[in-house]
Amino acid sequence: MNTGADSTVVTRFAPSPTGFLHIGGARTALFNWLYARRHQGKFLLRIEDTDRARSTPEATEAIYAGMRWLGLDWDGEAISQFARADRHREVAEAMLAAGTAYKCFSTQEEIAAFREAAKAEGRSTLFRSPWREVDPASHPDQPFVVRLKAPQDGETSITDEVQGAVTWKNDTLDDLVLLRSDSTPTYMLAVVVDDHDMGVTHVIRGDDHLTNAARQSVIYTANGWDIPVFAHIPLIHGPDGAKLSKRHGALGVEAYRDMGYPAEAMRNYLARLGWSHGDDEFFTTAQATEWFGFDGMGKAPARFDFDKLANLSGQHLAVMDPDALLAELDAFVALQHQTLPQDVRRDRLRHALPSLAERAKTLTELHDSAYYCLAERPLALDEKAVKQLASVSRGMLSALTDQFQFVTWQPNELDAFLRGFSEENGLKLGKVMQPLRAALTGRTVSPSVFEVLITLGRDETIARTNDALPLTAAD
RNA sequence: GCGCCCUUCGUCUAGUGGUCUAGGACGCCGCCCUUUCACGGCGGAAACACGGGUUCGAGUCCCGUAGGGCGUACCA
Repeated sequence: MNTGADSTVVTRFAPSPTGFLHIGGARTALFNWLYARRHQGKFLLRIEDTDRARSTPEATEAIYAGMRWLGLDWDGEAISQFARADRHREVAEAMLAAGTAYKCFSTQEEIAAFREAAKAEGRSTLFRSPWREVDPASHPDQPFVVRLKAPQDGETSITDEVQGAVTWKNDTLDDLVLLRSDSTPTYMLAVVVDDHDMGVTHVIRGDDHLTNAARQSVIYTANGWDIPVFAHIPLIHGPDGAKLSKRHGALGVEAYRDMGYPAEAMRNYLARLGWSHGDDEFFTTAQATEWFGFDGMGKAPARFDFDKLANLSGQHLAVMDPDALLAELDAFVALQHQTLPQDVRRDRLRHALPSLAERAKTLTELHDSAYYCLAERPLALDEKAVKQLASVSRGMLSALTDQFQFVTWQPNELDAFLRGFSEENGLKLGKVMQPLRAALTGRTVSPSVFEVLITLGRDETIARTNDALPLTAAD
């Protein structure tokens, strides 16, 4: 176990900018980030934009935005893979010169025919180029592709921090293409060169890349480079167990932001998906940073569960510092192009926030429940609140309103007063409290009525109960 | 087809041969608290995919089967 700083750790997140930052990508980024921060290393960001047809600047921006929202700060500038194409070609040339790669003149039609024949005969469909051992002197003047000259005998194995030692027979791996016929580098070449050049020490990515790791390790070896530590983490599946699709969880992280899940809760939930630290369920990012390691990583894919996310979100809201929470709420309403009022209503909100936060699961719920703090008179009452008021007599509410003039505006005094008032009127406490709640908050659900009373103050309380008078049953 | 990976309550997971009549969390059900909802407290139903080994002893090790996933591209 490392004690002090371990500046040798370098991780990276390398998304392709072909859409938003989806939840699986976000989790991969989080693990890379946690590992780097854990070891006081570097966390780099590389945009894999070599697929020009599918890559868009908007998607790149969406990835930046998603990462920023999640608080996953990367070190240095994000690197464009496409911009490094010359370097990739340079490495391919060097491999050609070193004999670890070769020019293949087979056309795509020939390759397709080869595969079909292989399939028909029940042989392996891995393409075996006839150009592998051809002397360059007898190369034709035709378009070609540069292929890796991968070993055909023996085996290739990688040691993966999550998956353990995994071995492939070399005859199950093919001579992958390094440079396309238009001389653009393929993903396989580009990742290896970039990871090497960027000094990446730990490649943490989805386990859909496990086979790629074997093929890529051959490229590292061919160039005499050190193979990084691999950690292939299981993917996230949708609630139905199937691969994440647009139907369920494959939303962009901004969708979760818009639903009102705080980033801290999102990090907690995402980290807990496929990774564990004993029985700890609820933890801060600081704790996750302290604890994160591959030993706690599971190997099976995990399903996305909104209920659990919501629960964690509620827990985080409940313990958040009120001022931080208020800032969080400011940012949240800004997403809807709104702003929180800056007058007395903000003070009311600030006052009510702790008890509001205790019962909200998301910022959406929190904002909604703060209606009575933020609204201006007259309140828009919801259906249930209207019903509540209709069930009591106007005389009762009127008398209550009158007596509010003389009560000392303190929780204990108000409590005693309201209990006494109920008794005097031969009413059950709830029969007084609920209509009062409805008049003051416009809802049938809110924090303690006594607290609402304090939050609102005497004048506002009286004004609101007066507003509600017409809704009560006429005597 | 071939290769690789995976498999504990509905879900997320703890578990590294004996302390497992399998623990926690979410969700669900019941009770309590209570002016509402929530929070909280207490209790409950709920799992080692299957079959063979190895061992005095297996959720834990090995083999197989089934199911799922990924790869097998001049996509990333």
